[in-house]
Amino acid sequence: MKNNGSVETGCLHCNVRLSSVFNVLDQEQTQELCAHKSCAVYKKGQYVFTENGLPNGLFCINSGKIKLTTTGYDGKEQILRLVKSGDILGYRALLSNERYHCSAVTLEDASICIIDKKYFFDALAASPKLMFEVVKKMSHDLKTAEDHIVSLSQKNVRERMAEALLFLKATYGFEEDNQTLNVSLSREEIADYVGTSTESCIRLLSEFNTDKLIQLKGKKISILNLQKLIQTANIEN
Amino acid sequence: MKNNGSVETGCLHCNVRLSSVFNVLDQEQTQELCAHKSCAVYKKGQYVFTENGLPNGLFCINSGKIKLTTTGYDGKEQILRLVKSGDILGYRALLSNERYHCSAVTLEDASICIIDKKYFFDALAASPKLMFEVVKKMSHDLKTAEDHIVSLSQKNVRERMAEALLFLKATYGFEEDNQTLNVSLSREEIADYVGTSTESCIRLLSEFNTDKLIQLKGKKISILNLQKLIQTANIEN
DNA sequence: CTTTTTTTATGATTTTAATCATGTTTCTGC
DNA sequence: GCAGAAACATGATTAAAATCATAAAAAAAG
Repeated sequence: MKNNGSVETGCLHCNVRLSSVFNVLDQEQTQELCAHKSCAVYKKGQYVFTENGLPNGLFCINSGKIKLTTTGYDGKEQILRLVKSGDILGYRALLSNERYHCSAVTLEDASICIIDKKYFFDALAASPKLMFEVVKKMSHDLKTAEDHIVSLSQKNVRERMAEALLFLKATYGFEEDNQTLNVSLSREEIADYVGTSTESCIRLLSEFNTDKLIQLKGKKISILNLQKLIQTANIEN
Repeated sequence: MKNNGSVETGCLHCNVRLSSVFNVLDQEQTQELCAHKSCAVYKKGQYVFTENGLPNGLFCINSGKIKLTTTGYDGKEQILRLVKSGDILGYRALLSNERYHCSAVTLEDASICIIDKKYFFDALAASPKLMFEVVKKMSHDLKTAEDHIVSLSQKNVRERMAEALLFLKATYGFEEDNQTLNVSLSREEIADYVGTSTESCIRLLSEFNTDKLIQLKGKKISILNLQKLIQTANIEN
């Protein structure tokens, strides 16, 4: 899959080097890497890469939110991960030299760099620190995935729905009002993360709304009663 | 959590260096590592490490099968991964410098080495090749976990049960008869992997048995009709 | 600024799988 | 070899959530 975004010369507002895994690089290493990256702007809903495509670089999110989804045999989508500004994207297939097993779609307009495969591997080999950062990222994603497995396996839809809202809060945080989730997902997308039907998702959100756990305004979800939401999610902390 | 196994001096039949991630090391590196490992024998059902424990080394399975499980809030177990001879164990928490988030329990008598944390990290820093091998292992486990998420999210219990049997085949293979799964799990353990109740697990296995997809003899499961099992699992290959 | 399409919403029905209940078989310790 | 415990088995009932159906609201397209 080719880079779908429109190229943005100069890459002035690229802040990848400041945040995320690349903060362990020194100035020289950073410049070397920057020399072999290109930045692009993606509109909401665009694919950054698609299932079965071959990776030819590492994506770094400058701005924007991205969902990693895979398609089940019957066409139903599953949201596997949610990615945000400062995160790296597409590292798994790249590192294990495989095809992408999921697609990356922007949830809003995004600015994304791609670092050339060869230079990224060189940088990894040259900097064990960088390698450890990437490993930590993967380790975190593995833990998150396994937590999700336990949740899907042992919790009912209501608990998972509450958990999903807490996950969105943990991932993207709140807007300035300190209670509205800083991400807009359709009910179907939320269902695709929770592992339920769209109808059940809508029903439960309405119910949480009625019970004053959350407040719904279109796609915007505000968390009104965090404590009760945690209780509903049945989380042990 | 301390090493629960009884120490086995000499570690004569240690074959870790031959298989798995360590095959990329040269003789000198292997010897350095071997000098800082200790081997132990575990009886069936023993814990190798437990949830919330602090890792102080990397486990390598010489022989035996191990399950990685975590406990849900209501005490229900979830089997997250299955580990076999030649595999490394406990790498995630070690690499990300965290506590174990799951426990490792032997499914049969096992012989396991532990490589001292410090020396393992030194070896990783010294050998990018080794690091890449570990990264590939983690990448594989992440992919497996995400496949499991899709399965739990989108498939019904019958499909997941068939899939689990195929997973067991892929992981542990067959016995000499070329059809009996080379691992013995209780119905409850299978249920803890599939994400269902023990009763449903028993019922479905009986049904597969009646339908001649499999043959049950105590804990031994033989796959009689692989093609139909694949169909039942609804797998797209 | 309408028309069409998509998304959200909610009720009714059906399906799935959990739970409850009970009995049998197999394993384990003495 | 026997007693007790654990694991396996199976039927009946209940609960959960999917599906089906329809409609309102919102968004997108013309």
